[in-house]
Amino acid sequence: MHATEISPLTKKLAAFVALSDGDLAVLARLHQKRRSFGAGREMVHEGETEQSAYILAKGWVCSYKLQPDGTRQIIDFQIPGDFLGLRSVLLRTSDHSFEPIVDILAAEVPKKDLLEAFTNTPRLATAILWVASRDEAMVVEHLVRLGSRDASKRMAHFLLELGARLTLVGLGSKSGYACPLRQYHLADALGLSSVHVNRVLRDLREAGLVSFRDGQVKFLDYAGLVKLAGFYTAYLDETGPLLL
Amino acid sequence: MHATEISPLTKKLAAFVALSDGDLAVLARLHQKRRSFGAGREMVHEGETEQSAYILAKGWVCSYKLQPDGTRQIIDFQIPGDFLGLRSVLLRTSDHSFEPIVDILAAEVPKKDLLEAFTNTPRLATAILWVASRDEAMVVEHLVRLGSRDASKRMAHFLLELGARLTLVGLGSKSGYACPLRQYHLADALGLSSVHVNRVLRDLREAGLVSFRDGQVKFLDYAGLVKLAGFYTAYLDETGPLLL
DNA sequence: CCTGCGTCCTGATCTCGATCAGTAAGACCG
DNA sequence: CGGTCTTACTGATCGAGATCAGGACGCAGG
Repeated sequence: MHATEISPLTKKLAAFVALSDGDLAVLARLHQKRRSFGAGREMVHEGETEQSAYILAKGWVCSYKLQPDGTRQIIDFQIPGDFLGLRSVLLRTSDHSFEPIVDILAAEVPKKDLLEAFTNTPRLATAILWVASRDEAMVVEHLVRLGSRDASKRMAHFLLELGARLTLVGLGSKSGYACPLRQYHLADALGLSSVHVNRVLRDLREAGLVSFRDGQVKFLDYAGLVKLAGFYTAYLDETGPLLL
Repeated sequence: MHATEISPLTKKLAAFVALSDGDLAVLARLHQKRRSFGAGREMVHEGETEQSAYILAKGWVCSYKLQPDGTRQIIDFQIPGDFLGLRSVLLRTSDHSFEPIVDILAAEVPKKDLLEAFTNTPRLATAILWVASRDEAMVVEHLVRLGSRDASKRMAHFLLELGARLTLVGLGSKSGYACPLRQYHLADALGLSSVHVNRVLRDLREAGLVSFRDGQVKFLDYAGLVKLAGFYTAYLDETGPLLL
């Protein structure tokens, strides 16, 4: 990536906070150490202590927890512009594992650099903390999805949330987005069997709401889908920053 | 409460971090403004921006989100020693509502005091951030509960987690604890109907594992319950602090 | 005293989604 | 080229848990 190209993270932050030239410079510096990981290889194992966080530049990752009985629950997906292991660096704890869904490209951010950035550019620091807080809000919403919505609402809500997130970094729109997930990813995330995921997707497609095919999510009736899902974006686009 | 009495929060922090006299003094000061709230009255409404956080001293609170269709999903319960609205103060956002389950007593912590404490006693600040991080880990675990465990495992796991949390502040033990929750609280938290909650509780009681009656949770076979639930405490007792 | 309400509890029925079983179509590989 | 793997898809059956309906009990207020 050239210095002139805008990183997804920068794009995301800029949507909510006015960043100074200094902030932008620091942000660019955090993106320097590029690393790639192959699809399927576990990156951080649950319980490990990491000394680096990553900013995802390209590709998708999922974070999950394995159960004693072998089933896995996907907690969240990370898309370009998202942090990986931010909390585990700041707080020396990691309570779930990460796995790249496709080959990914990420910027490694050593603990030291991150802490430096925090002290030198407090405005950037709050912006990053705000991002972390937004991630937590998404986890809470995911919890609500699992606890009190049926299969098709879960699916609809989830696909809409992903769309909103991708749109923020320029990878999606109200008409759809490219999506490397398999049906079993959806199953593990939404607490359904992949058989049922398949049926729900067919139902939604036949109802003319959304199609999930060949790595493409296409919104056929955005408004209808929003209504079915009860999708309110308040938890995603809390306006602006904050001060610490 | 007298200055000599140890607050639940102090007890909790002390279990993980060695606090200096200075830390303890600041912590005591944060506990000064006492306020009480009646059971059932909503404290913070979803979407509101609050200028104060609270440290719960006595009683139980639940945080929840309401769905368009009227059902509510309980995100978490707060017990003595827990923060209320910590994130909403630090980040000017609140994405769920709070409701006292019984009459409660809480210490109001104005934003200003909290920020002061953060700058003056960094060690205490990290301890508090660590507490926030632990709360988030519990939300994630709750998500896993909802996504990939059946009703009785959910219940067993939940009752065990509550027990572990209460034990940390001296309100519980491996033999049980006082619990003001109603069966419908369990239902709203675990994504079950209260009818089914009732049945599951009966089953667990008749299996000689745990009883939930008259405001008392009694562990009849702790080891057996742990085994049934697949209850691992790693996410609760990450050792020690951290540095920021 | 009765009345009404909230909570606990139980039985009967129905339904959503899991599980089992199997087909079909690529992709990769020797 | 045939084999093996992964993924998508469909039908049949089964079961966990929702829903409906109603009863028992304690408690507050008239």
